Amino acid sequence: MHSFTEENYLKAIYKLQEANGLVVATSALAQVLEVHAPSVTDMLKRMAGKKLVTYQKSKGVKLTEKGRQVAVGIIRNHRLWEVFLVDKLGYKWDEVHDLAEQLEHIHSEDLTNKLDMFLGFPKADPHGDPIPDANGVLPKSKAVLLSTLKMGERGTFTGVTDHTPAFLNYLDKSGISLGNSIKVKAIEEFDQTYTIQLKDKKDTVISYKVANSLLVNKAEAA
Amino acid sequence: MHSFTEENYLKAIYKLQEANGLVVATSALAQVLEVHAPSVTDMLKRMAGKKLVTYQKSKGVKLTEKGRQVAVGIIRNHRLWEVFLVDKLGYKWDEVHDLAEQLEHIHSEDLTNKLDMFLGFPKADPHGDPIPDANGVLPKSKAVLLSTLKMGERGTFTGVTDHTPAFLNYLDKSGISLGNSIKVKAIEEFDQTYTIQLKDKKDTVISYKVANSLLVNKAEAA
DNA sequence: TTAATTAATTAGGTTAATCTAATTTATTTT
DNA sequence: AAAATAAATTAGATTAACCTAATTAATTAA
Ligand SMILES: [Mn+2]
Ligand SMILES: [Mn+2]
Ligand SMILES: [Mn+2]
Ligand SMILES: [Mn+2]
Repeated sequence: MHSFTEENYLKAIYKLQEANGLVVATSALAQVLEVHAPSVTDMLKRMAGKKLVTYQKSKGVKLTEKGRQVAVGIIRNHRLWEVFLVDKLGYKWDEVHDLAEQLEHIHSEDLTNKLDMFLGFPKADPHGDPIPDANGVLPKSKAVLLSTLKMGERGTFTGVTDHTPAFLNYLDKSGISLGNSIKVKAIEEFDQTYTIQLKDKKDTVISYKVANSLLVNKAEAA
Repeated sequence: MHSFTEENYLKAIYKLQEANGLVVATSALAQVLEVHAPSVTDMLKRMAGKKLVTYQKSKGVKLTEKGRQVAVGIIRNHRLWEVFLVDKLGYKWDEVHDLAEQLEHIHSEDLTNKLDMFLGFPKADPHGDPIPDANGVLPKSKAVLLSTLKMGERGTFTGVTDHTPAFLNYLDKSGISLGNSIKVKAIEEFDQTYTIQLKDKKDTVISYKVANSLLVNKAEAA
């Protein structure tokens, strides 16, 4: 079995690889894991020894297939536990991340799969992030940022790229919830402020920063 | 927060104190924790420094009130998670202990309390062991071993002292389940074999070893 | 294309939790 | 009460995961 620390490194490498490209820099890992660079170098060497990553001195790191499997497994755990916390225990979507950071390290594929069944095989977590299946397959999402929509375009709000409680609370306060259909009514040229219409609600003005943190499934042009 | 290791030491000390007496020996801890004696000595010194235990060189160890609180909290977690696994995920009572050993270390009182509510505030875990309340209060049980009952006496089966899957499976196979009422029909003098009658079932013969691992709430004499 | 800057590694420690081998303390036996 | 046995501690190491300070490698700017 892998240590929690190794698992957190794998998850971080996976996410950085997804977000930025093929190889991940020591400094990027140091930043997201909140440790200092020499600790990362040290750990990467040990993980390379275990064939979890391919590491080339001063050239960055990549996951091996084995490493990817472990990383996706942890992400699966994390997201399923988040669904559990929200759907079954009544937590709000801005409260579950830190708990899921702990729960994701429970080692039992069988438990994960039973939990999955108990929850009704959810496809996404409370933040709209897709849940990998038992084989580690993640559905490729075709969601785009709301900030890429043009005047008059529509979409369905399906996820966030900013997972901070502050942002999630803001959305709650503004009545913007997963699944809402959204239409872009206006885009202020000066500062890219969006005026959006939520289904059955009056128009809402959101900043570019917000529009750039919301994922939508763009509606096909009618 | 305390490390998993510390928490396991505290739980082990608590259980040994309950079972055997006031002070706990280094060797006893080494045995149940499956480590060697010098590791225990070392750890006890560090835990004494944190005021979790009172430790006197070569005289054994006791929990402080602080240590007891932590220990009971972990036992509460453990037993609640076992209820979750059996009641909600469909695990059998002989399958849940090792998973609960992991889950008990999730650090969140709030989660524990929400789980407790979700489960309907159970009073006992799947093995009949009482669940401490949120204040760390454990109901004092008045259960006795079936092996202490005399001919003709009755009781209700409320717990086990042997938690091994082997024993739990044996009980399943023999149709002996928590809550069953049991009457002692005969006790063989030669080897203390018990013949018992389970409610609505035919007589069953169990060894002394088994009778000595079953807890019953003795029925008052009619 | 040399110099300056930034990123990464090496060198050398620390701490928690473990170990083995040697020694000391406590408990039993004779 | 001395000897034998058993339990516990000390001494000295090891490993994972981290650190700071110093050095080297890579990138960007002049
Ligand atoms: Mn999360
Ligand atoms: Mn999430
Ligand atoms: Mn258990
Ligand atoms: Mn139990």
